Amino acid sequence: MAIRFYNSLTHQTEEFQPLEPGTVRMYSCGPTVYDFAHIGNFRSFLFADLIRRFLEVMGNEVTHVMNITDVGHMTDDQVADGGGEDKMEAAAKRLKEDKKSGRVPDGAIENPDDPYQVADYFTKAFLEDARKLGLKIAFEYPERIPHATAFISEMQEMISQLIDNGHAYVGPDGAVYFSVESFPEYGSLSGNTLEQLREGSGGRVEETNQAAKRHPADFLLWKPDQSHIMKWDSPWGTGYPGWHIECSVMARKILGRDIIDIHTGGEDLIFPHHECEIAQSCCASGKEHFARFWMHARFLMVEGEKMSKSKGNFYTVRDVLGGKVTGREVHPAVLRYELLRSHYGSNMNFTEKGLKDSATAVRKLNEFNTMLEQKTGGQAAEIDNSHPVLADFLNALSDNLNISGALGVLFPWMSGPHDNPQESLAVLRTINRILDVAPMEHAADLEEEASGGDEFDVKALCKGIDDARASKDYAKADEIRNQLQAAGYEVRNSPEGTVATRQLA
RNA sequence: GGUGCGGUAGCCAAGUGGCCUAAGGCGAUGGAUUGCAAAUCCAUUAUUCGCGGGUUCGAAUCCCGCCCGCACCUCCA
Repeated sequence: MAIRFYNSLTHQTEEFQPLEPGTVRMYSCGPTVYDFAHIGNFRSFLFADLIRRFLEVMGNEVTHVMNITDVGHMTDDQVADGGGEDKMEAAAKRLKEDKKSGRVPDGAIENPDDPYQVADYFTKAFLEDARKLGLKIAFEYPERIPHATAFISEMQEMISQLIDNGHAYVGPDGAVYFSVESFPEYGSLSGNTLEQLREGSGGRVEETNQAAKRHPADFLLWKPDQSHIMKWDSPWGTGYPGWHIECSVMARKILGRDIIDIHTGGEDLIFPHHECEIAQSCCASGKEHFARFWMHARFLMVEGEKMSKSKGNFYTVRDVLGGKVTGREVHPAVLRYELLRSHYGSNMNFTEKGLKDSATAVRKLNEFNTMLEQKTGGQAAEIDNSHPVLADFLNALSDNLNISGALGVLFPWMSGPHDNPQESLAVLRTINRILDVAPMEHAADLEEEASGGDEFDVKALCKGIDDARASKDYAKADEIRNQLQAAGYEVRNSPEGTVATRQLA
């Protein structure tokens, strides 16, 4: 079955074929490293991970690149004078407070005033979160996860190129701007036209900032600014690059092509970020396309509301895993599944209930896996993607990553008969190359840690329940059971006696 | 105001002209099991697809109008 994806660029679902058969080049807009990434960021990153894993199971080699934005952009970089507070400075201030209050472990960061240390601190945190959640690309750092600050000279090359071929100019204020009027396609991704942008800018863009630009939508490529905390020498003065250019440059450089297959990001990036990337890349390369497929994940809501710090419903990955939502530790596989299980093209509503539902699903999948492993001794049959269950599962995903349809294949199959466990194990293993929740390979260490660091002897308590039951002392058995449950364990009977396992969420 | 996405059971959600008297999951209810629970298994759980028209032999699916939600147009995944 043909793979079909919704392409934001053409506003329709189209058949996907990589430019070079069997090899997919894909770029995803990654995190800024002035703070911890939140679950909304990760929904977008996991969406990219899903595409990648799916394409791999479908037989493609996928070269995936994701950037780390460590250039300390001004909060108001969008406007020409680059006003506002520097994000790196803001992060430094925050870190100093956190250091004082002990939230930052000793030695984790020496000098918060050094933007490179701030970036390094949050990059490490990002990679840690990403690995827990099974983002494949996080295991390919640093080769596939470049830092913007490592590509300043390449950015300058592209800026020069754009000036040379008439797509950019140095304004009266000394800054370099991209001329949107030089690129007729500008606006096609977001559905904007230059006229609408001109009108839409009324009242929102301050006149003083517009004076240097030829068109209100012209955007910054290089800003000479001696006062900026991170700055580099350039032909246009010491300063810093515009906030769109890094993606154009790193995608071309690391993927090695002017035209790549897929570019992903959150929906908010459609305009202006991706619109600007397209303009820069196409004008620099002279090619008709930058990415052939643009795919965007819709925003995540929390309990029906937009996630925001002021509403108090703002969660980082570590918040959720640490129990801020459910009141107890959450297994990373549960968060992965929760963020993955709804279609990327719709807003997803992140709820405590949803998270607990996901815990049940993940638990069932893991028990199913354990059962098959035991029955087969880990020996899986040889199968390929034409296996009927796999074919149905992959067909669903082929239809614009219809994850619900795919899960609608998985669950009934799972609870049906499994006369050939070796074959079933092979099916599950293939599906798990995509879902990565049963077992969740990258969380293995964490699991051991959790069961090893307990304050009491779970096995002895289970034995206590069995002994009490054997002597019909049910009050005692119930008491121990309650104790275990209160500590976050699920307690179950089995032919081998009572077993207690940690609740996943 | 402009642009885009969406509105299907208590909740999440698939399905885009007949195989739909609408998949799957969660939840709920009844039953089996259990010392009681939990887990597991079995059964039940939308005659109806935001609202109103229309096209058609036939519509959740196509067309027109309306209502509602979300997003972007400003830093944000």
